[in-house]
Amino acid sequence: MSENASLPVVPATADAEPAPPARFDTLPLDPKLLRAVADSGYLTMTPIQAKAIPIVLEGRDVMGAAQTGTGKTAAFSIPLLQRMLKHENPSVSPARHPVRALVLAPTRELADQVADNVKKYAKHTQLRSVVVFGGVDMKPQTAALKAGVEVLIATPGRLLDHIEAKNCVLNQVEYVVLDEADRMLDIGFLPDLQRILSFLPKTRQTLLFSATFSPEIKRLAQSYLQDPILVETARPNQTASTVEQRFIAATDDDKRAIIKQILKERSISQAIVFGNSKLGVARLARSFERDGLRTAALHGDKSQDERLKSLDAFKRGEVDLLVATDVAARGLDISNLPAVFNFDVPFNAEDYVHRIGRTGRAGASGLAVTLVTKSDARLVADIEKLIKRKIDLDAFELENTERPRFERRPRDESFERSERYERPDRPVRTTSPALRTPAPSADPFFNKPYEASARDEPPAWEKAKAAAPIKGLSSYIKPKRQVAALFGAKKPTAPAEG
DNA sequence: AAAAAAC
Repeated sequence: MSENASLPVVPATADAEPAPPARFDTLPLDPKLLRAVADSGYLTMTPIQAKAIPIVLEGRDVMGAAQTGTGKTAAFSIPLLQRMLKHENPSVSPARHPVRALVLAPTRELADQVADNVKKYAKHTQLRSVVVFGGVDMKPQTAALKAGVEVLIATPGRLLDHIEAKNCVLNQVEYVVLDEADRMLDIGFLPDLQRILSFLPKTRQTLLFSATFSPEIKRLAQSYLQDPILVETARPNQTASTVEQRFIAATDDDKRAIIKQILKERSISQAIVFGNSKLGVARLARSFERDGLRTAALHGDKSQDERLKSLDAFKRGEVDLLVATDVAARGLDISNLPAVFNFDVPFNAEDYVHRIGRTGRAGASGLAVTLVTKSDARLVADIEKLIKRKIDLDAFELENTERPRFERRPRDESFERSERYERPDRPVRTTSPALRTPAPSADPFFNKPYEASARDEPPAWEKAKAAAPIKGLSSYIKPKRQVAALFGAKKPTAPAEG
Protein backbone atom coordinates (compact mmCIF):
# COMPACT_ATOMS: atom_id res chain seq x y z
CA MET A 1 0.00 0.00 0.00
CA SER A 2 2.77 2.40 0.87
CA GLU A 3 3.95 2.66 -2.72
CA ASN A 4 0.54 3.98 -3.70
CA ALA A 5 0.24 6.40 -0.85
CA SER A 6 0.63 9.49 -3.00
CA LEU A 7 -1.41 8.18 -5.90
CA PRO A 8 -5.13 8.61 -6.27
CA VAL A 9 -6.38 5.15 -6.95
CA VAL A 10 -9.40 4.03 -8.88
CA PRO A 11 -10.48 1.17 -6.67
CA ALA A 12 -10.05 -2.27 -8.11
CA THR A 13 -13.29 -4.05 -8.73
CA ALA A 14 -13.81 -7.55 -7.52
CA ASP A 15 -13.92 -10.24 -10.19
CA ALA A 16 -17.46 -11.14 -9.28
CA GLU A 17 -18.86 -7.63 -9.36
CA PRO A 18 -21.89 -7.82 -11.64
CA ALA A 19 -21.57 -4.37 -13.22
CA PRO A 20 -22.96 -4.45 -16.74
CA PRO A 21 -20.14 -3.98 -19.23
CA ALA A 22 -20.23 -0.49 -20.71
CA ARG A 23 -20.40 -0.08 -24.46
CA PHE A 24 -17.83 1.85 -26.46
CA ASP A 25 -20.60 3.94 -28.00
CA THR A 26 -21.39 5.45 -24.59
CA LEU A 27 -17.99 7.17 -24.71
CA PRO A 28 -17.60 10.72 -26.00
CA LEU A 29 -15.61 9.54 -29.01
CA ASP A 30 -15.43 10.90 -32.53
CA PRO A 31 -17.71 8.92 -34.89
CA LYS A 32 -14.63 8.05 -36.96
CA LEU A 33 -13.15 6.24 -33.98
CA LEU A 34 -16.44 4.62 -32.98
CA ARG A 35 -16.78 3.34 -36.51
CA ALA A 36 -13.29 1.81 -36.41
CA VAL A 37 -14.02 0.20 -33.06
CA ALA A 38 -17.26 -1.23 -34.43
CA ASP A 39 -15.42 -2.43 -37.54
CA SER A 40 -13.09 -4.34 -35.25
CA GLY A 41 -16.09 -6.15 -33.82
CA TYR A 42 -15.85 -4.66 -30.35
CA LEU A 43 -19.05 -3.64 -28.62
CA THR A 44 -18.33 -3.51 -24.91
CA MET A 45 -15.27 -2.44 -22.99
CA THR A 46 -13.06 -4.59 -20.83
CA PRO A 47 -12.61 -3.37 -17.23
CA ILE A 48 -9.26 -1.70 -17.93
CA GLN A 49 -10.73 0.04 -20.96
CA ALA A 50 -13.80 1.23 -19.07
CA LYS A 51 -11.61 2.68 -16.34
CA ALA A 52 -8.66 4.04 -18.25
CA ILE A 53 -10.25 5.55 -21.34
CA PRO A 54 -12.21 8.33 -19.56
CA ILE A 55 -9.14 9.27 -17.54
CA VAL A 56 -6.90 9.40 -20.59
CA LEU A 57 -9.55 11.51 -22.31
CA GLU A 58 -9.34 13.96 -19.41
CA GLY A 59 -5.68 14.40 -20.24
CA ARG A 60 -4.35 12.86 -17.07
CA ASP A 61 -1.17 10.81 -16.76
CA VAL A 62 -2.05 7.19 -16.14
CA MET A 63 -0.35 4.12 -14.76
CA GLY A 64 -2.53 1.28 -15.95
CA ALA A 65 -2.28 -2.27 -14.66
CA ALA A 66 -4.50 -5.05 -15.89
CA GLN A 67 -4.20 -8.75 -16.54
CA THR A 68 -2.73 -10.06 -19.76
CA GLY A 69 -5.10 -10.33 -22.68
CA THR A 70 -7.61 -7.74 -21.50
CA GLY A 71 -7.14 -5.10 -24.15
CA LYS A 72 -4.58 -2.66 -22.81
CA THR A 73 -3.53 -1.57 -26.30
CA ALA A 74 -7.02 -0.35 -27.12
CA ALA A 75 -7.24 1.19 -23.65
CA PHE A 76 -4.53 3.70 -24.53
CA SER A 77 -4.68 3.98 -28.32
CA ILE A 78 -8.37 4.82 -28.67
CA PRO A 79 -8.46 7.73 -26.20
CA LEU A 80 -5.09 8.95 -27.44
CA LEU A 81 -6.36 9.16 -31.00
CA GLN A 82 -9.43 10.97 -29.71
CA ARG A 83 -7.24 13.54 -27.98
CA MET A 84 -5.24 14.00 -31.16
CA LEU A 85 -8.36 14.47 -33.26
CA LYS A 86 -9.01 17.75 -31.50
CA HIS A 87 -6.63 19.17 -34.04
CA GLU A 88 -6.60 16.48 -36.66
CA ASN A 89 -5.03 18.67 -39.32
CA PRO A 90 -2.30 20.55 -37.53
CA SER A 91 -1.45 23.92 -38.97
CA VAL A 92 2.23 23.09 -38.59
CA SER A 93 4.09 22.75 -41.84
CA PRO A 94 4.25 19.07 -42.84
CA ALA A 95 7.86 19.65 -43.76
CA ARG A 96 8.62 19.78 -40.07
CA HIS A 97 6.87 16.43 -39.65
CA PRO A 98 6.27 16.79 -35.95
CA VAL A 99 5.49 13.57 -34.17
CA ARG A 100 2.60 14.15 -31.77
CA ALA A 101 2.36 10.76 -30.09
CA LEU A 102 5.13 8.29 -29.30
CA VAL A 103 4.54 4.68 -28.26
CA LEU A 104 7.52 2.62 -27.07
CA ALA A 105 7.58 -1.16 -26.81
CA PRO A 106 10.29 -3.58 -25.65
CA THR A 107 10.36 -5.95 -28.64
CA ARG A 108 10.13 -5.52 -32.38
CA GLU A 109 7.24 -7.91 -32.77
CA LEU A 110 5.26 -6.14 -30.10
CA ALA A 111 5.93 -2.72 -31.61
CA ASP A 112 4.69 -4.10 -34.92
CA GLN A 113 1.55 -5.47 -33.30
CA VAL A 114 0.79 -2.22 -31.46
CA ALA A 115 1.25 -0.36 -34.74
CA ASP A 116 -1.28 -2.65 -36.41
CA ASN A 117 -3.78 -1.81 -33.68
CA VAL A 118 -3.18 1.93 -33.89
CA LYS A 119 -3.63 1.79 -37.66
CA LYS A 120 -6.85 -0.15 -37.22
CA TYR A 121 -8.36 2.41 -34.86
CA ALA A 122 -7.07 5.38 -36.85
CA LYS A 123 -8.15 4.10 -40.24
CA HIS A 124 -11.04 6.52 -40.74
CA THR A 125 -9.00 9.53 -39.58
CA GLN A 126 -6.30 11.61 -41.20
CA LEU A 127 -3.82 10.65 -38.50
CA ARG A 128 -0.82 8.82 -39.87
CA SER A 129 1.25 6.31 -37.96
CA VAL A 130 4.45 4.43 -38.60
CA VAL A 131 6.43 1.80 -36.75
CA VAL A 132 10.21 1.75 -36.56
CA PHE A 133 12.34 -1.07 -35.13
CA GLY A 134 15.74 -2.62 -35.70
CA GLY A 135 16.78 -5.57 -37.80
CA VAL A 136 15.23 -4.20 -40.95
CA ASP A 137 16.22 -1.61 -43.53
CA MET A 138 16.11 1.93 -42.22
CA LYS A 139 15.28 3.53 -45.56
CA PRO A 140 11.55 2.85 -45.76
CA GLN A 141 11.20 3.97 -42.14
CA THR A 142 13.14 7.14 -42.89
CA ALA A 143 10.98 7.87 -45.91
CA ALA A 144 7.79 7.46 -43.87
CA LEU A 145 9.12 9.66 -41.09
CA LYS A 146 10.13 12.39 -43.52
CA ALA A 147 6.76 12.29 -45.21
CA GLY A 148 5.30 13.20 -41.85
CA VAL A 149 3.64 11.10 -39.20
CA GLU A 150 1.53 11.94 -36.17
CA VAL A 151 1.87 8.65 -34.25
CA LEU A 152 5.24 6.96 -34.00
CA ILE A 153 5.53 3.45 -32.59
CA ALA A 154 9.07 2.28 -31.92
CA THR A 155 11.58 0.13 -30.12
CA PRO A 156 14.19 2.22 -28.31
CA GLY A 157 17.40 1.46 -30.19
CA ARG A 158 16.16 2.12 -33.69
CA LEU A 159 14.31 5.23 -32.55
CA LEU A 160 17.57 6.66 -31.20
CA ASP A 161 19.14 5.94 -34.58
CA HIS A 162 16.43 7.92 -36.31
CA ILE A 163 16.72 10.74 -33.81
CA GLU A 164 20.46 10.98 -34.37
CA ALA A 165 19.98 10.84 -38.12
CA LYS A 166 17.49 13.70 -37.67
CA ASN A 167 14.83 11.67 -39.40
CA CYS A 168 12.26 12.69 -36.86
CA VAL A 169 11.66 15.58 -34.52
CA LEU A 170 10.30 14.76 -31.11
CA ASN A 171 10.19 18.21 -29.56
CA GLN A 172 6.48 18.54 -30.22
CA VAL A 173 5.39 15.24 -28.79
CA GLU A 174 2.22 15.66 -26.74
CA TYR A 175 1.62 12.05 -25.76
CA VAL A 176 3.97 9.25 -24.70
CA VAL A 177 3.01 5.65 -24.02
CA LEU A 178 5.29 3.03 -22.52
CA ASP A 179 3.80 -0.34 -23.36
CA GLU A 180 5.05 -3.07 -21.03
CA ALA A 181 6.12 -0.13 -18.92
CA ASP A 182 7.81 -2.11 -16.17
CA ARG A 183 10.08 -3.71 -18.74
CA MET A 184 10.83 -0.37 -20.37
CA LEU A 185 11.83 1.02 -16.98
CA ASP A 186 14.06 -1.86 -16.00
CA ILE A 187 17.78 -1.60 -15.93
CA GLY A 188 18.37 -2.96 -19.42
CA PHE A 189 16.17 -0.39 -21.14
CA LEU A 190 16.37 2.57 -18.80
CA PRO A 191 19.42 4.34 -20.30
CA ASP A 192 17.94 4.31 -23.82
CA LEU A 193 14.57 5.32 -22.46
CA GLN A 194 15.97 8.26 -20.54
CA ARG A 195 17.86 9.37 -23.58
CA ILE A 196 14.68 9.29 -25.67
CA LEU A 197 12.65 11.09 -23.02
CA SER A 198 15.30 13.82 -22.91
CA PHE A 199 14.28 14.80 -26.46
CA LEU A 200 10.63 15.23 -25.51
CA PRO A 201 8.88 18.29 -24.10
CA LYS A 202 8.41 18.19 -20.36
CA THR A 203 4.79 19.13 -20.70
CA ARG A 204 3.04 16.15 -22.14
CA GLN A 205 0.65 13.35 -21.25
CA THR A 206 2.39 10.14 -20.27
CA LEU A 207 0.76 6.72 -20.07
CA LEU A 208 2.33 3.58 -18.63
CA PHE A 209 0.69 0.22 -19.16
CA SER A 210 1.59 -3.31 -18.10
CA ALA A 211 0.20 -6.46 -16.54
CA THR A 212 2.91 -6.34 -13.91
CA PHE A 213 4.21 -3.52 -11.74
CA SER A 214 6.51 -4.28 -8.87
CA PRO A 215 6.41 -1.82 -5.95
CA GLU A 216 9.89 -0.61 -6.89
CA ILE A 217 8.93 0.03 -10.49
CA LYS A 218 5.73 1.74 -9.37
CA ARG A 219 7.83 4.13 -7.33
CA LEU A 220 10.34 4.67 -10.12
CA ALA A 221 7.58 5.21 -12.64
CA GLN A 222 6.16 8.11 -10.68
CA SER A 223 9.22 10.20 -11.46
CA TYR A 224 8.20 9.99 -15.12
CA LEU A 225 4.59 10.95 -14.49
CA GLN A 226 2.89 14.17 -13.50
CA ASP A 227 0.04 13.99 -11.04
CA PRO A 228 -0.81 10.49 -12.28
CA ILE A 229 -3.79 8.29 -11.64
CA LEU A 230 -3.26 4.62 -10.97
CA VAL A 231 -5.80 2.56 -12.85
CA GLU A 232 -5.91 -1.01 -11.70
CA THR A 233 -8.35 -3.75 -12.35
CA ALA A 234 -8.72 -6.63 -9.97
CA ARG A 235 -5.72 -8.79 -9.25
CA PRO A 236 -2.72 -6.95 -10.57
CA ASN A 237 0.24 -9.22 -11.38
CA GLN A 238 -2.20 -11.96 -12.32
CA THR A 239 -3.11 -13.64 -15.53
CA ALA A 240 -6.64 -14.37 -16.58
CA SER A 241 -8.43 -16.71 -14.20
CA THR A 242 -9.26 -18.88 -17.19
CA VAL A 243 -5.69 -20.18 -17.35
CA GLU A 244 -5.13 -23.54 -15.67
CA GLN A 245 -1.69 -23.37 -14.12
CA ARG A 246 0.30 -26.54 -13.48
CA PHE A 247 3.74 -26.99 -12.03
CA ILE A 248 5.34 -30.37 -12.66
CA ALA A 249 8.37 -31.81 -10.96
CA ALA A 250 10.80 -32.85 -13.67
CA THR A 251 14.39 -33.60 -14.44
CA ASP A 252 16.16 -31.99 -17.37
CA ASP A 253 16.09 -35.31 -19.22
CA ASP A 254 12.33 -35.73 -18.73
CA LYS A 255 11.19 -32.34 -19.84
CA ARG A 256 10.75 -32.92 -23.55
CA ALA A 257 8.98 -36.24 -23.04
CA ILE A 258 6.61 -34.65 -20.52
CA ILE A 259 5.69 -31.89 -22.93
CA LYS A 260 5.10 -34.34 -25.74
CA GLN A 261 2.95 -36.55 -23.56
CA ILE A 262 0.82 -33.65 -22.34
CA LEU A 263 0.37 -32.42 -25.91
CA LYS A 264 -0.87 -35.87 -26.83
CA GLU A 265 -3.00 -36.58 -23.76
CA ARG A 266 -4.79 -33.24 -23.88
CA SER A 267 -4.93 -33.12 -27.67
CA ILE A 268 -3.28 -29.71 -27.70
CA SER A 269 -3.10 -28.39 -31.21
CA GLN A 270 -0.64 -25.57 -30.62
CA ALA A 271 1.64 -24.32 -27.89
CA ILE A 272 4.47 -21.94 -27.13
CA VAL A 273 7.41 -23.51 -25.32
CA PHE A 274 9.50 -20.94 -23.46
CA GLY A 275 13.16 -21.42 -22.70
CA ASN A 276 15.57 -19.14 -20.88
CA SER A 277 18.41 -18.98 -23.37
CA LYS A 278 18.74 -18.48 -27.11
CA LEU A 279 21.01 -21.50 -27.46
CA GLY A 280 18.70 -23.69 -25.41
CA VAL A 281 15.71 -22.59 -27.45
CA ALA A 282 17.50 -23.28 -30.73
CA ARG A 283 18.46 -26.77 -29.59
CA LEU A 284 15.04 -27.53 -28.15
CA ALA A 285 13.34 -26.48 -31.37
CA ARG A 286 15.58 -28.81 -33.35
CA SER A 287 14.82 -31.64 -30.96
CA PHE A 288 11.05 -31.24 -31.33
CA GLU A 289 11.48 -30.96 -35.06
CA ARG A 290 13.37 -34.27 -35.12
CA ASP A 291 10.51 -35.82 -33.18
CA GLY A 292 8.19 -34.94 -36.01
CA LEU A 293 6.51 -31.91 -34.49
CA ARG A 294 6.16 -28.94 -36.78
CA THR A 295 8.28 -26.43 -34.91
CA ALA A 296 9.49 -22.87 -35.33
CA ALA A 297 11.99 -21.06 -33.16
CA LEU A 298 11.87 -17.42 -32.11
CA HIS A 299 14.81 -15.74 -30.41
CA GLY A 300 17.07 -12.76 -30.70
CA ASP A 301 19.88 -14.49 -32.59
CA LYS A 302 17.62 -15.04 -35.56
CA SER A 303 17.38 -12.49 -38.31
CA GLN A 304 14.32 -10.27 -38.19
CA ASP A 305 13.12 -11.97 -41.33
CA GLU A 306 13.34 -15.38 -39.66
CA ARG A 307 11.65 -14.06 -36.52
CA LEU A 308 8.78 -12.73 -38.55
CA LYS A 309 8.50 -15.97 -40.52
CA SER A 310 8.41 -18.07 -37.36
CA LEU A 311 5.74 -15.95 -35.72
CA ASP A 312 3.62 -15.78 -38.87
CA ALA A 313 3.87 -19.51 -39.47
CA PHE A 314 2.74 -20.08 -35.90
CA LYS A 315 -0.12 -17.59 -36.10
CA ARG A 316 -1.31 -19.17 -39.32
CA GLY A 317 -1.22 -22.62 -37.74
CA GLU A 318 1.47 -23.92 -40.06
CA VAL A 319 3.57 -25.02 -37.11
CA ASP A 320 2.44 -26.71 -33.91
CA LEU A 321 5.11 -25.48 -31.56
CA LEU A 322 6.74 -22.12 -31.20
CA VAL A 323 9.88 -22.47 -29.14
CA ALA A 324 10.86 -19.05 -27.90
CA THR A 325 12.88 -16.97 -25.49
CA ASP A 326 11.30 -14.16 -23.53
CA VAL A 327 11.28 -12.13 -26.72
CA ALA A 328 7.81 -13.68 -27.09
CA ALA A 329 6.85 -13.38 -23.44
CA ARG A 330 5.19 -10.02 -23.50
CA GLY A 331 2.22 -8.59 -25.27
CA LEU A 332 2.01 -10.84 -28.32
CA ASP A 333 -1.61 -11.46 -29.10
CA ILE A 334 -2.01 -14.93 -30.53
CA SER A 335 -5.68 -15.74 -30.69
CA ASN A 336 -6.94 -19.00 -29.24
CA LEU A 337 -3.58 -20.31 -28.16
CA PRO A 338 -4.48 -23.35 -26.06
CA ALA A 339 -1.28 -23.87 -24.11
CA VAL A 340 2.02 -22.47 -22.91
CA PHE A 341 4.90 -24.55 -21.54
CA ASN A 342 7.74 -23.22 -19.46
CA PHE A 343 10.54 -25.59 -20.37
CA ASP A 344 12.65 -23.43 -18.07
CA VAL A 345 11.28 -21.57 -15.09
CA PRO A 346 11.72 -17.88 -15.96
CA PHE A 347 14.33 -15.90 -14.07
CA ASN A 348 11.86 -13.12 -13.30
CA ALA A 349 8.55 -13.92 -11.71
CA GLU A 350 6.99 -11.11 -13.75
CA ASP A 351 7.99 -12.91 -16.92
CA TYR A 352 6.09 -15.96 -15.70
CA VAL A 353 2.91 -13.89 -15.62
CA HIS A 354 3.58 -12.50 -19.08
CA ARG A 355 4.56 -15.84 -20.63
CA ILE A 356 1.46 -17.68 -19.51
CA GLY A 357 -0.58 -14.64 -20.49
CA ARG A 358 -0.09 -15.67 -24.13
CA THR A 359 -2.84 -18.20 -23.49
CA GLY A 360 -6.30 -17.63 -22.02
CA ARG A 361 -6.68 -14.31 -23.78
CA ALA A 362 -9.94 -12.41 -24.18
CA GLY A 363 -11.80 -14.80 -21.91
CA ALA A 364 -10.66 -17.99 -23.64
CA SER A 365 -9.40 -20.92 -21.59
CA GLY A 366 -5.79 -21.98 -21.54
CA LEU A 367 -3.27 -24.33 -20.00
CA ALA A 368 0.07 -23.24 -18.60
CA VAL A 369 2.54 -25.94 -17.61
CA THR A 370 5.80 -25.11 -15.88
CA LEU A 371 8.48 -27.77 -15.60
CA VAL A 372 10.35 -27.48 -12.34
CA THR A 373 13.65 -29.05 -11.44
CA LYS A 374 15.27 -29.09 -8.05
CA SER A 375 17.43 -26.11 -8.80
CA ASP A 376 14.36 -23.97 -9.54
CA ALA A 377 13.10 -23.85 -5.96
CA ARG A 378 13.99 -20.23 -5.48
CA LEU A 379 12.39 -19.14 -8.75
CA VAL A 380 9.18 -20.99 -7.95
CA ALA A 381 9.07 -19.31 -4.57
CA ASP A 382 9.38 -15.94 -6.31
CA ILE A 383 6.48 -16.76 -8.61
CA GLU A 384 4.39 -17.95 -5.70
CA LYS A 385 4.99 -14.69 -3.93
CA LEU A 386 4.19 -12.57 -6.96
CA ILE A 387 0.97 -14.29 -7.98
CA LYS A 388 -0.05 -14.68 -4.33
CA ARG A 389 -1.03 -18.25 -4.92
CA LYS A 390 0.11 -21.45 -3.32
CA ILE A 391 1.98 -23.56 -5.84
CA ASP A 392 1.69 -27.31 -5.66
CA LEU A 393 4.08 -29.44 -7.61
CA ASP A 394 2.54 -32.32 -9.51
CA ALA A 395 4.43 -35.53 -10.04
CA PHE A 396 4.18 -36.72 -13.62
CA GLU A 397 4.09 -40.29 -14.76
CA LEU A 398 5.65 -40.74 -18.11
CA GLU A 399 4.35 -43.50 -20.32
CA ASN A 400 6.71 -46.41 -20.05
CA THR A 401 7.46 -46.44 -23.73
CA GLU A 402 10.72 -46.63 -25.50
CA ARG A 403 11.60 -43.52 -27.39
CA PRO A 404 10.52 -44.17 -30.96
CA ARG A 405 13.36 -44.16 -33.40
CA PHE A 406 12.73 -41.18 -35.54
CA GLU A 407 13.51 -40.46 -39.11
CA ARG A 408 15.45 -37.31 -39.75
CA ARG A 409 13.05 -34.91 -41.36
CA PRO A 410 14.46 -33.39 -44.50
CA ARG A 411 15.71 -29.89 -43.93
CA ASP A 412 13.01 -27.37 -44.58
CA GLU A 413 14.78 -24.69 -46.55
CA SER A 414 12.08 -22.13 -45.83
CA PHE A 415 13.11 -22.29 -42.19
CA GLU A 416 16.83 -22.00 -42.62
CA ARG A 417 18.42 -22.05 -39.22
CA SER A 418 21.35 -20.07 -38.11
CA GLU A 419 24.46 -22.14 -38.67
CA ARG A 420 26.00 -21.30 -35.35
CA TYR A 421 23.75 -23.80 -33.64
CA GLU A 422 24.53 -26.74 -35.91
CA ARG A 423 25.87 -29.57 -33.82
CA PRO A 424 26.73 -33.15 -34.67
CA ASP A 425 23.94 -35.55 -33.77
CA ARG A 426 24.20 -37.14 -30.39
CA PRO A 427 23.89 -40.94 -30.24
CA VAL A 428 20.30 -41.93 -29.61
CA ARG A 429 19.67 -43.73 -26.35
CA THR A 430 17.42 -46.67 -27.13
CA THR A 431 16.33 -47.15 -23.53
CA SER A 432 16.37 -43.72 -22.12
CA PRO A 433 16.24 -43.77 -18.35
CA ALA A 434 14.43 -40.49 -18.64
CA LEU A 435 11.49 -42.19 -20.27
CA ARG A 436 10.99 -44.84 -17.66
CA THR A 437 8.31 -44.25 -15.09
CA PRO A 438 10.20 -43.04 -12.08
CA ALA A 439 10.44 -45.61 -9.34
CA PRO A 440 9.07 -44.51 -5.99
CA SER A 441 11.88 -42.78 -4.21
CA ALA A 442 12.48 -41.49 -0.77
CA ASP A 443 12.75 -38.00 -2.20
CA PRO A 444 9.65 -36.02 -1.22
CA PHE A 445 10.09 -33.96 -4.37
CA PHE A 446 9.00 -36.85 -6.51
CA ASN A 447 6.51 -38.36 -4.11
CA LYS A 448 4.13 -35.48 -4.04
CA PRO A 449 0.72 -37.05 -4.59
CA TYR A 450 -1.18 -35.87 -7.63
CA GLU A 451 -3.88 -33.52 -6.38
CA ALA A 452 -6.10 -32.27 -9.12
CA SER A 453 -9.09 -31.07 -7.13
CA ALA A 454 -7.97 -28.64 -4.47
CA ARG A 455 -5.98 -26.23 -6.56
CA ASP A 456 -8.76 -24.27 -8.18
CA GLU A 457 -10.43 -23.32 -4.94
CA PRO A 458 -9.92 -19.69 -4.07
CA PRO A 459 -6.81 -19.57 -1.94
CA ALA A 460 -7.07 -18.52 1.68
CA TRP A 461 -5.38 -15.22 1.04
CA GLU A 462 -8.11 -14.31 -1.41
CA LYS A 463 -10.79 -14.72 1.24
CA ALA A 464 -8.72 -12.81 3.73
CA LYS A 465 -8.25 -10.02 1.18
CA ALA A 466 -11.98 -9.43 1.08
CA ALA A 467 -12.00 -8.75 4.81
CA ALA A 468 -8.85 -6.68 5.13
CA PRO A 469 -6.31 -5.11 2.81
CA ILE A 470 -3.14 -7.12 2.39
CA LYS A 471 -0.32 -5.59 4.38
CA GLY A 472 2.27 -8.20 3.69
CA LEU A 473 2.28 -11.57 2.12
CA SER A 474 3.84 -13.27 5.02
CA SER A 475 0.60 -13.77 6.86
CA TYR A 476 -0.97 -15.58 3.93
CA ILE A 477 1.73 -17.68 2.38
CA LYS A 478 5.04 -19.05 3.47
CA PRO A 479 6.79 -19.50 0.16
CA LYS A 480 10.20 -20.37 1.45
CA ARG A 481 9.04 -22.88 3.98
CA GLN A 482 6.57 -24.42 1.59
CA VAL A 483 8.98 -24.86 -1.25
CA ALA A 484 11.55 -26.18 1.15
CA ALA A 485 9.03 -28.81 2.13
CA LEU A 486 8.36 -29.67 -1.49
CA PHE A 487 11.96 -30.00 -2.39
CA GLY A 488 13.11 -31.71 0.76
CA ALA A 489 15.77 -30.53 3.14
CA LYS A 490 19.13 -29.48 1.80
CA LYS A 491 21.55 -32.31 1.42
CA PRO A 492 23.87 -32.15 4.39
CA THR A 493 26.62 -33.64 2.24
CA ALA A 494 26.45 -30.94 -0.43
CA PRO A 495 29.66 -28.95 -0.49
CA ALA A 496 29.22 -25.31 0.30
CA GLU A 497 29.32 -23.02 -2.70
CA GLY A 498 32.06 -20.45 -2.69
C1' DA B 1 22.20 -17.77 -14.05
C1' DA B 2 19.36 -14.50 -19.51
C1' DA B 3 16.98 -11.76 -22.89
C1' DA B 4 15.79 -7.68 -25.06
C1' DA B 5 17.06 -3.31 -27.74
C1' DA B 6 21.27 -0.25 -32.82
C1' DC B 7 24.73 -0.28 -36.54
